[in-house]
Amino acid sequence: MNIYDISQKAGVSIATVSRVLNNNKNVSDKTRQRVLSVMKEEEYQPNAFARGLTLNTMKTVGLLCADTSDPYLGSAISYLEQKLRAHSYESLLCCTGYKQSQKKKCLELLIARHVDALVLIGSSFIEQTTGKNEYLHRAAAQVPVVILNGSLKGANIYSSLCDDAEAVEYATVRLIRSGCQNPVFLYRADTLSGLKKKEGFIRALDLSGQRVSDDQIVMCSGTVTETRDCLLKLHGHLPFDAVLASDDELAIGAIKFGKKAGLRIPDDLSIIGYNNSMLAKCCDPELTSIDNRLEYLCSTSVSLLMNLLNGKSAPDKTVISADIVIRDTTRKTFKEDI
Amino acid sequence: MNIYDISQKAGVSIATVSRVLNNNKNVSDKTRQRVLSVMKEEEYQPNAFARGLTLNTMKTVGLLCADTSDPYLGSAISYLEQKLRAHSYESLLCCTGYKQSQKKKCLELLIARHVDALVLIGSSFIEQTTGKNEYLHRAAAQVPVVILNGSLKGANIYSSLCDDAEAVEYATVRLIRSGCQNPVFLYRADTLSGLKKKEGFIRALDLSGQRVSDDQIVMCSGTVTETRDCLLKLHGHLPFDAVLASDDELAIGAIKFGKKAGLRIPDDLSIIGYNNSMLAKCCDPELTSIDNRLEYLCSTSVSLLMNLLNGKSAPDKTVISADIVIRDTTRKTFKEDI
DNA sequence: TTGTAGGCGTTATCAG
DNA sequence: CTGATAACGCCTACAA
Repeated sequence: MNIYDISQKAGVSIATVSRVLNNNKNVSDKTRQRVLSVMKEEEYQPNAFARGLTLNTMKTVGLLCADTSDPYLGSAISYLEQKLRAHSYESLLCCTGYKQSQKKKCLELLIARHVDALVLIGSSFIEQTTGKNEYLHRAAAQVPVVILNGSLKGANIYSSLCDDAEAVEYATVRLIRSGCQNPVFLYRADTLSGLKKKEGFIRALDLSGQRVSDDQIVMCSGTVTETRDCLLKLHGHLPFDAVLASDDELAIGAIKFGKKAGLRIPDDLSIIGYNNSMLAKCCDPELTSIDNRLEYLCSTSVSLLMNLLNGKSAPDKTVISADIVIRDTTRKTFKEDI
Repeated sequence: MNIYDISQKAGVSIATVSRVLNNNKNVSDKTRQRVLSVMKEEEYQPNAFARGLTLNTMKTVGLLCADTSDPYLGSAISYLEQKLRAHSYESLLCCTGYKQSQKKKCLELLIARHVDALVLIGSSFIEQTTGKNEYLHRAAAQVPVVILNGSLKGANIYSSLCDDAEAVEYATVRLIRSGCQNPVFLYRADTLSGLKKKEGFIRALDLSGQRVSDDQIVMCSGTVTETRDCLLKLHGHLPFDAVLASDDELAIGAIKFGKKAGLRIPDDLSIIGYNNSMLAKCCDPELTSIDNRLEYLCSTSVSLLMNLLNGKSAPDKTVISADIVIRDTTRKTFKEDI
């Protein structure tokens, strides 16, 4: 069933059918109704490919993330997809994993499919080695690239992210003010956001006049149990009384460590997570966590994208500040309150 | 840059270019090399829309799930997308939420986009009221529909799922054998899988000669905290010593309840969750959970789909049995062991 | 307000 | 082995 069939049954030309299809005003009400009724009757569906061919767009955006089984990324995907669909854009998803080669391949795949734009979720897409981001610039030469929770400078690349450094700095200062003497920063990898968070941590210690030792910066990319064991080992030679983790899963590893080590949380050990994911409410005690306002970030990114796709301009970079949700892994009292 | 341009620069016809593109053997090695080199030089990318138009497929499958922020559904999406991509199919994602109207709309959207097949994840897509599944049958009239973790009979509809009833029956028997006298079944809604699980629970009680009272079947669809409070209220008038929950989040609500009520887990209260999601390892004590082998289910569904798309046949329904992962919310000793 | 005709970039069917 | 040429279904000047 195509516009020819419809035009025949309605006794008009295909141009008229097309006009009705596209809500063109130059059609008399009478014929419009006639055409419309035939369409209904025949359950006509315009062919998306043919339309894409001439318009050179199928109203589709490519969504890239490392892995939707990560609750944080999964939430982002869910928000983005729904908001995009509300603007009648659909989402082509790629779960790339963390290997550079796969990320590259997926990007090319989506470009070859003529998506209207790309949204990359997570700073894992941005390499720290200069030159390694060339693939992103090449993609941006074709379609607008929006990076969520990461940032990269370049033509046609737009970043919206949360100020991770500031957030961690604030949270660390809070830990110190609540009486923690030896905080430790726990993170997975030297991604952009990992580095930013680390920077915030170091800044906070600097501010309070402490020197940061290398031992206080712990890299551990593993499961909850592995994280726990990693901290157990560390605690042997470097006792610490607070952990600031770069995501909630790591923070839960820290909770498990505290219990295993016989520490009271938060009295002997304070813990702060990052992302305020649903995990924060599943552990015990419930986790104080930095909330980087994911839904807001997604909304922002989508409206930004809609501007771009409608030919308007948009800021290269949008930075928002985080929130912190206090639960039961941090002390409520502060030194100066006592 | 299109095949005309390429054909000119290579001094051949577009037909030859097309042949090279499609690995047709009827091209001399010499010309093939020439064309290939021009393509490389010009960084030629075939237009996916044009190709879709003639072939009437863009090698795309529609993935429908209620919400990827649910870790279970997020994992399923991740597995499916990657496995499909390995077969060079891409995934158009729709997060439909739980409203029937939205589910319908998304389905139509994807059909209109000429996806090659549809994969529905979760039994939430199957309505219990007869006639309400008409929309699925209509979709199946166009493209194969694969249901993951749900089942529906119909032409061109294929289901692969875990035997939830059996799994719950087994787990409940286990609870009873370990000494639990008053188990309670906790679930979210009368979806297909909800009902199956309930059925398994009732069967287990029947087997052990107990009569099931309505109070033992608790419906609660809310957050962890809401679930906790719901159980607190129930415990007032119906003391129970075991909870079998239809997902891990509910089970964690039960853990929170146990702690609030001052019950020892698992001595006073045994708890079993469902899905064996990452949540099971984040709570404390860690959750015994039924594992419905999600990854295996996803693999099965994808290979099944590949069969269908290659014109081969496939079984209407594949049922696998679940596993149970014992952690710390259930007793290790059994009545007969003592 | 309506219709005609050309074009979008492929694939596929014929001849040669 | 290669090349014309007709689809595929829609959009859009341009004409009427």
